[in-house]
Amino acid sequence: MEPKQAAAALGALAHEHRLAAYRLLVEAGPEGLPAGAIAERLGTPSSTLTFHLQQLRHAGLVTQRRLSRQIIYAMAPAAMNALVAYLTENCCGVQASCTPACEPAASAARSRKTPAA
Amino acid sequence: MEPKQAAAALGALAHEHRLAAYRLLVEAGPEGLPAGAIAERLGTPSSTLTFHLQQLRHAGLVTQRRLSRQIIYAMAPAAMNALVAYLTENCCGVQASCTPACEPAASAARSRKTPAA
DNA sequence: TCCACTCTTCGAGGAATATCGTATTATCAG
DNA sequence: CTGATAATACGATATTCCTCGAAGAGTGGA
Repeated sequence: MEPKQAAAALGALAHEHRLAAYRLLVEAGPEGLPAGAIAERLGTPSSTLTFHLQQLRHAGLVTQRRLSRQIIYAMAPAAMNALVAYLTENCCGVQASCTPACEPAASAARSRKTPAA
Repeated sequence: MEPKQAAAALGALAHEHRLAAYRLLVEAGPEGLPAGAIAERLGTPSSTLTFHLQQLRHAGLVTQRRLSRQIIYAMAPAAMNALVAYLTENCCGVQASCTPACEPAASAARSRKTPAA
């Protein structure tokens, strides 16, 4: 992953609404969610939400597909994968303790909120 | 880590200059680098660089300390740790293949970009 | 065909970011 | 104290981003 691409992905996530939207899509899994459902849950006008979803899509973090009248958005695991890998490889010092973040993947699986950390 | 905080950290890194600066600090390790050295390597005017370093500092990603006339910036591993953990726990689907990013930590260690010594 | 529904595109405003020259503060050497 | 060095603070400007209402495009049912 190129730094430019990484910066774009980081920028796409660097907004509360977009981060929240992305998290909803993570929860939803591969099935994704229609744009309307996301807008409703976030409480934003649909045109505003579209703007944010496009940002995410442009960064390759989500995919979209049409299902009848709805447009379903879903996370693109590969992109997040690449981003986390980039941060782990390039932004964590060699001697820095950045690996522990990978262990609690199991606990993370159960609670979406994980206040444990 | 709160979503708000995560968004702030992501935003701080979501800029080519800042990402580059941060990577220099990662390379530099705990010793850090004086602001001037970073500015020179990035080719940005010092006032511009100060602006970016403040963004990083405000997000808690770097620390600063004075050494005689220079001000030394250094990465704050804990913050990056928390960010990667947040992404791993909240932004990687349960069934999504996000763990692989953690496994090849070994390969990452010897990748082209780590002048570990 | 006509209408209801879902979402995107467009356009405009206001807010926030980024850049950089200049001025100022802090430190050290002589 | 004075001058030189290193960095930050300030101010102005340009650019980009965010928001949202209104209008448009695609889909399916009657």
